[in-house]
Amino acid sequence: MTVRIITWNVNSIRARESRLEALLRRWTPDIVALQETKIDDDRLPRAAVEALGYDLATFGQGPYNGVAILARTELSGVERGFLADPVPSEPRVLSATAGGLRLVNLYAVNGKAVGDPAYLTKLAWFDALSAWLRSTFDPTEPLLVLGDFNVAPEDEDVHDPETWRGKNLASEPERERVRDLLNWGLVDLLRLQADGPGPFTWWDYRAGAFHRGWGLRLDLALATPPVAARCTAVHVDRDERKPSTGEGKPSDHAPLIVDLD
DNA sequence: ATGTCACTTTACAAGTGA
Repeated sequence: MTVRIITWNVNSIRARESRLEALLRRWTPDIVALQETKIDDDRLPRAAVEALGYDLATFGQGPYNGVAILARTELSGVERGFLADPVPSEPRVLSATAGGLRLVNLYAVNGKAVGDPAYLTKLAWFDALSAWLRSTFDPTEPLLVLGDFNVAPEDEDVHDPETWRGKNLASEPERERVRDLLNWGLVDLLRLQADGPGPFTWWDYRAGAFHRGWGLRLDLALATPPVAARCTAVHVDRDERKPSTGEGKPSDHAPLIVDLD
């Protein structure tokens, strides 16, 4: 039996309602982690999701950020936020258990630009996330940490490493923060299945970046070894980034699909 | 690097965040 999990930064769940429904029909996932829902919990189109057969946990407030988890089985142990979050007013982390699997769904601080105050917040946010994970979980137990990390972990995760060298989303201090999570005991599931360069999961809306192949791999599924051992396939649904694929405009992120045996 | 998108507001354009 396969458990299929998708992570996708939707860039507004309202703007992506039709495409989200099509994605659920296309891949029939068991669990979906969404980021940048950009809506209060009580305004989210809950009935449409439930009508497709999913339980729903949400953590959103205001026009920015926001995360949600969908599951075909009942969600339990829902936890909003994390210990000592340096930006606790921003809903970025939602944890829940589905089918016996503990998930941490995250939308990392973007950072804007190296040197911007937001960049220092980003580094502090990752440090607090790491400390919380280390104090809460044991890497010998099943755990999946997935979402939009807003970091391309290696040069092979960037279309043009020289252009991106030292820039926000690819700078060394950010990459150190991701490596810190891997050093703790998490495994990058896509890299179990595919060598680089690529695939990418995000292309800027501007400058025709998608058409020109100017992408980054910012969306990751990291798992402890007991989960990694069950991973049989990882896909990027690159077609979902195309304007022609569905109704309405695409998100700037493509979904990442993970299969566990 | 920047050919965009989505959100909001003492709103019908402009600022913000990505």
